[in-house]
Amino acid sequence: MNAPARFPRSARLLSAADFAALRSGSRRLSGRCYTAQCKPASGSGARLGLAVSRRVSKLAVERNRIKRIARDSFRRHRHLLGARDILLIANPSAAQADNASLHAELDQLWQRIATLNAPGATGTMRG
RNA sequence: GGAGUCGGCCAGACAACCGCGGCGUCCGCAAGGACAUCGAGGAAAGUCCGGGCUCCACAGGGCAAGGUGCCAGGUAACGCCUGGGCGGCGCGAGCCGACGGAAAGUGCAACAGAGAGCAGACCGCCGAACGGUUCGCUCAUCGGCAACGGUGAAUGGAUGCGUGGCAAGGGUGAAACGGUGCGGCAAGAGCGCACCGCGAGUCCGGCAACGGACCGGCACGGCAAACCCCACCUGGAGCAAGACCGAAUAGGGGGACCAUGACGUGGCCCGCGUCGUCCCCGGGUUGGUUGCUUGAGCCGCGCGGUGACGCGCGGCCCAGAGGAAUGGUUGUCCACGACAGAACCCGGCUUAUCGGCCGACUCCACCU
Repeated sequence: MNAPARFPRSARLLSAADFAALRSGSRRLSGRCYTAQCKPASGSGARLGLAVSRRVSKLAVERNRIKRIARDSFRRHRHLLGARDILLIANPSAAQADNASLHAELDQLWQRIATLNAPGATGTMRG
């Protein structure tokens, strides 16, 4: 019935408020091309937001590519991630990496997020 | 076949699986789902011009400021395009050019150089003129027996030393007061002549830019991407324009001024419109819908025009997001894939770009 690898609108961070909420009290995981900020959320299933600034690449084509790879990888691994909001920030080195490298790094990143404490447990908030 | 010029076009292909956005139909109380279909570019880019659209007054007068700049067309408009003229480059097809006015006025030209604007003489050239120096001849006179010497006058030659003549040549410069040649002259010079150049003259051709012939005389240097003059153009802000709905509320408290006032109004003045206005304190807001894609639209045919383009008929619908879709992976093939991603919409310009296709034309070589 409901395909596991979809990427519907409900799986995205849509408002400025969503992004602001991740600014504080979130767990940060760094990779070479992407940095993830994530935080347990009340919804059903993970939600993704992307931040790819002009600092990463001056070319719009490159920024689009970085976001497309990230979205495609996210939808394939979304079933692993539980109810979380995740903000994925691209680093300048992402512009030099080819698609296969980006996919490989994201595969590892999702695994790391999935093995974090389950939402609602000890938690990552400090106060 | 080789080299080249101009114009037009394409921008890896196919398949499978998994996705995303719009519109339509259907299912579902809803969330959502199914099916069908469409889904980046020639530059989507730079934001350099021009317009549409929206609001300010359906944008008016003057000044200021800015833009354009051979002529005539095309166009909604343009700084674009087409045709023509002139100049330059190329054997040629063709290519390139901010290309109006320097007799309206003001100004500028560093360095070098003799001299830089109604200029100038450093080297140089000139013995025609005046003076000097020097050599010769003649005459006069003085001295001497004489050879000869002194002085003076006239005359012939030499000399650029002074007064002076010249601007051809050298040299400086981005530029030196038309160029080349012949004549001419003391040497020279538009001083004279021929050709070229030049001209605010006359006639002819052309809508015009301009061209041709005749005539004239050598005067009027260059720079207007210096100010400027002339002609034409330009109101401002931009889709975060603007409109609607919802939420939040309240038209809270205090003070000042009733006008030659404030705001609209972001160059200034006028004009026009609106209104009680301004200051302080306190409180509160950033969601949704629309604008948003049918348009100076694209394709085909016909007609008019050298052409840009215009007119007529027929057909087509060709992204519309909004934390921002238009993709990912794998496989096969080949010429192994460049620059690069719509954000209100068009017309241009400019810049980036692997490679390929088509058409017209030019030059060279070869064959018949």
